[in-house]
This record gives sequence, C-alpha cells and structure tokens, in this order.
Amino acid sequence: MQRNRIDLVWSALADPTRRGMLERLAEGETNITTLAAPFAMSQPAVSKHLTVLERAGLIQRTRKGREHHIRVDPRPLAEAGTWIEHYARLWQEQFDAVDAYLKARSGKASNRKAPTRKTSNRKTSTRKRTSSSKRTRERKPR
Amino acid sequence: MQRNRIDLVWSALADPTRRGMLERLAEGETNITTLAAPFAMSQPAVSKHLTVLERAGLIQRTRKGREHHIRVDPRPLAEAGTWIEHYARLWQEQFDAVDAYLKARSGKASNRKAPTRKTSNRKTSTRKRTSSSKRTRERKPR
DNA sequence: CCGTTGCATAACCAATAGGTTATCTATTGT
DNA sequence: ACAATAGATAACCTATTGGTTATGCAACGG
Repeated sequence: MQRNRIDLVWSALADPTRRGMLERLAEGETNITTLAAPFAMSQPAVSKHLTVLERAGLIQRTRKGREHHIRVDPRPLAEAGTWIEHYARLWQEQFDAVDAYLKARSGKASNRKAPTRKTSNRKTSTRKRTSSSKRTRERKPR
Repeated sequence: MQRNRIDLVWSALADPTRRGMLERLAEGETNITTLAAPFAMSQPAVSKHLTVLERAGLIQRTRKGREHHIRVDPRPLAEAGTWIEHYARLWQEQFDAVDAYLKARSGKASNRKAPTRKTSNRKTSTRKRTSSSKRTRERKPR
C-alpha cells in the first residue's frame, strides 16, 4: 500500500539483501549475475529484489545484449537523507530539552520500578460480542 | 523477517502514518490520544503503529497515570542517517564517474576513466535444473 | 461506589512481501 | 544450426502488515 516515492525508498532499504546489493553497487556498475552471486537465493528472487529497487528509483538498468547492467542512482537517497537530517535535528532538540528538564528537576536517581501489572487472566475471554453486533463474524477454522 | 535494528527502523519509516506521528512528535512529547487525533483510524490501529515505532527504538513511552506519554528518541535515526550519508557519498562518486565517462567518450578525449568492471562471473550459477524435474507441482484452484 | 477515559489485547481478515520451482524469450559462442 | 547463458515471468506458498471490532482493565472524577 505504498503511497509515494519515499515510502518505496524506505521499504526498499528495509531489506538486508537489497542493502547488500546497493553496497555492492557502490563499487561500480555490474550485470545482474555478478550482483546476485553473494546471495543465497534463487535467480527469480534476485530479480524481484531488483524490481523493488528499480521501482523505488534507486537503481537504473541498461540492456547490453542479454546482460542487464545495473547502476545506482543516488538521487532518491539524497531525498531520504534530507528528510532524516531535517527531523533528526528537530528531534535532537526535543530530546535535549526533555533531558535537560529531567536533569534540572530531579536530583534523585531512579526509583523506576515496574508498575507491576497484575497478571490479568484475560485468556478466559469468551469474546462475548453481544447480540446487538452488526457484523456477526463467524469463526472460521484454519 | 526483520533481522536487526536498522531493518526495523527503515520499515517503521516506510509508513506515512508513522512518519506523521514522528513529525508531530518533533513539536514535543504528547499522550497517545492527542498524537492519534489527526489519523483516521481506530485506536487499536494507532496502538499497533506505536508498537512498531517502539520496537524500532524510535520512541519511548512513560506511563503517567492512565496516560502514556510518548517522546521521540533520535538516536536510531542518527544511525540510519549515518548509513545513508556514507553510501550517498560513495554512490554519488560512482554516479559522477559514470556520467563523466559517458560525457568524455561522447564528446572528446577522456581525461577521466570509468571503472567499467568486466563481468567477472565468479561462481557462475550452476542452477541448471536438468529437465528431469523432481517436484511436479499441480495447479491448485483457488 | 460507579461511570468514563486511556490504552492494550485478542481474534479476525485481506493484501503484500519474500521466497520457491518451472518455464519462456532473447542473445551469444561455437 | 544449436546448446548454453542472462534474465524475466507465472504460479504457488507462507509469514507479515495494516486494518477492523470486541473486550479487558487500571486510573480518574464525581
């Protein structure tokens, strides 16, 4: 359910295989077979990862005969980096402010014990969904 | 199938609702109800998003009575930003090199070389799949 | 004491992600 | 001409994601 480019960029980066590919591409343009070699997965799986990277705009392909040459496009990453930098600064200010506040008002160390939630036995919930329910959902066995 | 922290950070950022929450949190700590107000979704959905952000280390909660106060933790973002910056620089160099190479050879004599890695097929995949197929999978109608 | 509020949790569902095997096409080397 | 190679694609599977409704439950405010 990706709405826009930056969603695609971040979900593309969220996979270690795809990050590995991008890291490898920092050394230079390659064809797909070479790029895929270090990864213990089937060729179609690699192809799917490359499709994800391409749809995020992070790579470009060039066909040379039967080989597809892949190179990285740094521009979407620059955008993502800009977003991070912008908010990292704001968040850091926020974080520092709270931290300073806490330090200023408390000379004491932590007495932060857990709130001790009583082991609620809600497992006995019979899901009793009163008869006035609109959507009577039936349990389906799986 | 998230392996490590940075995967969690990036998949957390890949959702516009969660980014919206983080942006809101740049203005300061709030409770969950206030934070959730702008988003047209149920309260449990908000709760799940917050769980995702928390597991990525991007937020911290503090219980104050029945309210949970949320504040942002900028440190994981700093890590993510470092990763991006590092590779953005390498990728930009790569991109510029290829660009220069293309310009040089289309225009005039090159004073700058591009790496042009030969397709060194290390480990040419021996996934030949001889025609004697093992698992004949049957189509199952859905 | 009792109703309301703030939030979490359980159970469910549809859609997506990431993997597989099998097969297809286009190109290449001989 | 033809076998091998590079890669995409189709069909399938399972686990995860992002949403829902119903319910549990502690804390608050009379």
